Amino acid sequence: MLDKTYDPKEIEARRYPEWEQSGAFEAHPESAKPPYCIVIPPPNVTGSLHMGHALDNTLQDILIRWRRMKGDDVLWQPGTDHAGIATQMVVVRNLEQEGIGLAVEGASKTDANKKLLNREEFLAKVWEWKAYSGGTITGQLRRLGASCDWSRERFTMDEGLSKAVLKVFVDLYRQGLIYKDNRLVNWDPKMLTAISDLEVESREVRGNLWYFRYPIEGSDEHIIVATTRPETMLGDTAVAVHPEDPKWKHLIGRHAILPLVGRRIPIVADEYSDPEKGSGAVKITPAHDFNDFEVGRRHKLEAISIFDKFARLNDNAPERYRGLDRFDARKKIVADMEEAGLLDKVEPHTHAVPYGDRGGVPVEPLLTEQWYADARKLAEAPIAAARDGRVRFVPERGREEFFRWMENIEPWCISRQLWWGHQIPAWYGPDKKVFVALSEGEAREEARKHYGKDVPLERDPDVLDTWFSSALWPFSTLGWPEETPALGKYYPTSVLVTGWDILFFWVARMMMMGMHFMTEVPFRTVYLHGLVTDEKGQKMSKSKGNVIDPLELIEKYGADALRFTMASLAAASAGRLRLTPARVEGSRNFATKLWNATRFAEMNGAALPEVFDPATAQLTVNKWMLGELARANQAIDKALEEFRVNEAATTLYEFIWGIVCDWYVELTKPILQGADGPEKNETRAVTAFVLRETVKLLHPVMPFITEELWDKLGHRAVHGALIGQPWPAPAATDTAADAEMGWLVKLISDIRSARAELNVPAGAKLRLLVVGADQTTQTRLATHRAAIERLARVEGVETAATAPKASLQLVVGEATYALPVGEVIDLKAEGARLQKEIKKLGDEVLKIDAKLGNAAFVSKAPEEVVEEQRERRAQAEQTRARLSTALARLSA
RNA sequence: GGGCGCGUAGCUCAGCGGUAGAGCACUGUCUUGACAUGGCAGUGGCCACAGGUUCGAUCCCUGUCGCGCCCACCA
Repeated sequence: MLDKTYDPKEIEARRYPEWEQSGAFEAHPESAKPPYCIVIPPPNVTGSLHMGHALDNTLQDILIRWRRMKGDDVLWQPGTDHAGIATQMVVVRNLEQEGIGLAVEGASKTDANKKLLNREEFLAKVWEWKAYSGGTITGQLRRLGASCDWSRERFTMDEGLSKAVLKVFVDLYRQGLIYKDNRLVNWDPKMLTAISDLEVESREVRGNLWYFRYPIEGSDEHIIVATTRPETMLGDTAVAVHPEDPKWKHLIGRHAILPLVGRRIPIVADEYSDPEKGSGAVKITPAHDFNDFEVGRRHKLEAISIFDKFARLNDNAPERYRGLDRFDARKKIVADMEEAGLLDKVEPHTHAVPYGDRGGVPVEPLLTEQWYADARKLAEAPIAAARDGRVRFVPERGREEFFRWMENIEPWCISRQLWWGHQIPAWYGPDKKVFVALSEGEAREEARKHYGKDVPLERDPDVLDTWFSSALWPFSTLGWPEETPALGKYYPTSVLVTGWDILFFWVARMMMMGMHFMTEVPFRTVYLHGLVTDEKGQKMSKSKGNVIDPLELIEKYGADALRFTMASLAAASAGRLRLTPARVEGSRNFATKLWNATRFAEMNGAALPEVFDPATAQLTVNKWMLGELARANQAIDKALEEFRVNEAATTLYEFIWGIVCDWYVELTKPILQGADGPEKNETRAVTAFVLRETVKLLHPVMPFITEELWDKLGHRAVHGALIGQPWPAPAATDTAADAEMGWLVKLISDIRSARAELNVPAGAKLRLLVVGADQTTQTRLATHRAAIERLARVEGVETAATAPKASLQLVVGEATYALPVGEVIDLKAEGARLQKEIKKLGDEVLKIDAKLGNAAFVSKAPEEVVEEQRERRAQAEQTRARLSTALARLSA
């Protein structure tokens, strides 16, 4: 017999390896079955599972397991990402604790004895770290139950994928879609690398607006500029004013003398300058501000870079500021300007400051040479594909977001001044001529042709943006550039499941690369889900201390409970998904409930005969139950087809708990615990059948407990593991059985309510007298007598001409039911209860009358709506009349 | 500054033209031979606010307020 409670820990530990080793997760590209493929959003190889992963991978696994049972040849392609900047950061931090640093050029050495690693040494350390922690996240995905085909696991820096990266880079370069350019980039002075626009996040910062006076050459006049960044003034090469600004237009064409520097800078007219902002005149620092750069370009201004890569002032700054950090320089410059009497005023000012999302310090626009991908060109095909529906977004507004980004895209800076990542396949000759090739050998070959002799080449030290390799993920993992069977079969993949947060970072770029290299979308559907937050809707973060560890929840409640919670949370439309541990506990209780229903079935000899056709069931309760199963089955299929995973979860919950446990099990107890015979046999078989099918329907969401129950129910010996079972096909429903059971459920519920309301002791068994029942009802009462007696706690069901005086009365359909209570209850209370019921019905009649009395309603509303109102009115009126009779009887 | 989403029971959320729902919490009650991680019965809602469309609006439209997210040139 089953234990009293379900113990997830032991079962999960046992079931997962069994599945994996049996090959149940493996794809079969050679099979004739239709393909269904999801590529996993590759987690950081050295990361660990957080709530976002738990949600994302639960949703994927639900779809995967469902389609596998549906008979598709399923591939859930797993793997991990080298996560360049993130991993490098972690390893650097680890090394720092050991007193080891990186040999970075120009860094101020804080400790002379500090050991410094060169590139090669550092990379060895990263690989060491990967070897040490690389299995963590994949192990945790296994604990979650993710049925990935691990035999095909890939890593963005493994040999095959690196090859794909090289080829893509070289091809795009040769097609002119990758190029080098010298322009302003977002520079992270902490990570010491360029980053892309997307890696910059704006933060509201309270700062100041400083108003500086710049003397006008050859006059006593000053022009006042306002700035939030005083330190950049050292790089100013102009002041811009609006051409129509009455305040300043007279100065256009004159020059100002840049204080502290002494440089003569022009005052130019440019519409960029907004007379309403600041002083109306704006200082122009082309080397350190994106807008100023544009202004500078228009007016052919010099761009004077005053920062080094650490954002310290360089040799272009006056001597006394050199080497100062930008924020120290800010203070000093403000002080110096004030001393010089050139500080007009200071206003507190809140504004958005761009921060590097990894380094966490403000980024510095810096003029450097970087590699760029022509995103505008690459975005054309994806935009077209999204427009004509070759790729679909769920929810649909994802498409609009996608367009908004893709249509306004800027060149994508793909080079990073890091060591961990795919090193750019570009080599430079002595004259800096660049040779881009798949290998150093090929580069050398080209160089020889170019120079007419062998020359020493130097490889570009930069690596590619992590998202460059992730962009290839849907085809690189399938073997591209080789034309493998897997690539042929699974590309385009079926659906991509991911969060809104990486729509641009990742989804958009996979679309670009997929369209360009495969000429087909990488996935037919993009299913976007929200962010898991704490119960207050706050993003989980270590610094806030509100992180809930999914592994702790798995430990405490089981993986199935966490999965079920994730599934119910995942409304396709949602923005943020608030997680409360209480909800996970509820899911655990749900698992226990199913476990115990099965335990009950087991104790009562529920078993499937060798041959059993549910369509031959005779008993109303069984026919109804099978209909409910069919309805649940259909609803789950429909919900999953439309990516309404939460609806599938809700359906399962209501079906299993609300129908099977609350009603079917209770209603059939008299049969199962009664005399042997065909009725008992049928009910045992139907119970076993329903549980068997239920376990299948629940399996995608709760794989562990269902596999265990499948085994315990004895199906395993006959059919094998549940994971490989075919998905149930819904059977027909029986409307007559549904109507009869609807009546029964209402009768029992009404009796229970009335009893509870009048405080009839729960243990008191009353007689049930039926007045005015028609033939159908008489038959039904006879059929379900045992169930009624048990569930409504009555003793004997008898027909009577009139209700006895001291009784509790209720009306269901055409009949009145009286439960003689004698001294047990207060008749006044019963009178009040009846009056309340009568008033409720009266109110309803009035409401309906108002509607039906409205000529516009009767003439304009659809016929069936009007008819329905008439029926409801008749029903209410009839019940009210019967209750009035009952009330009269009571007080007679 | 622009765009988008969300305001439904004490809390977390479903529902989205025609009888307002769930889970948790709360109240009463029950150790009924599956389950107290449970059963049964309840309490609780001007469906944010104001207009409009409609025979009819929680649902569609417009505006207001509040919350959140994304994007945007750090004057």
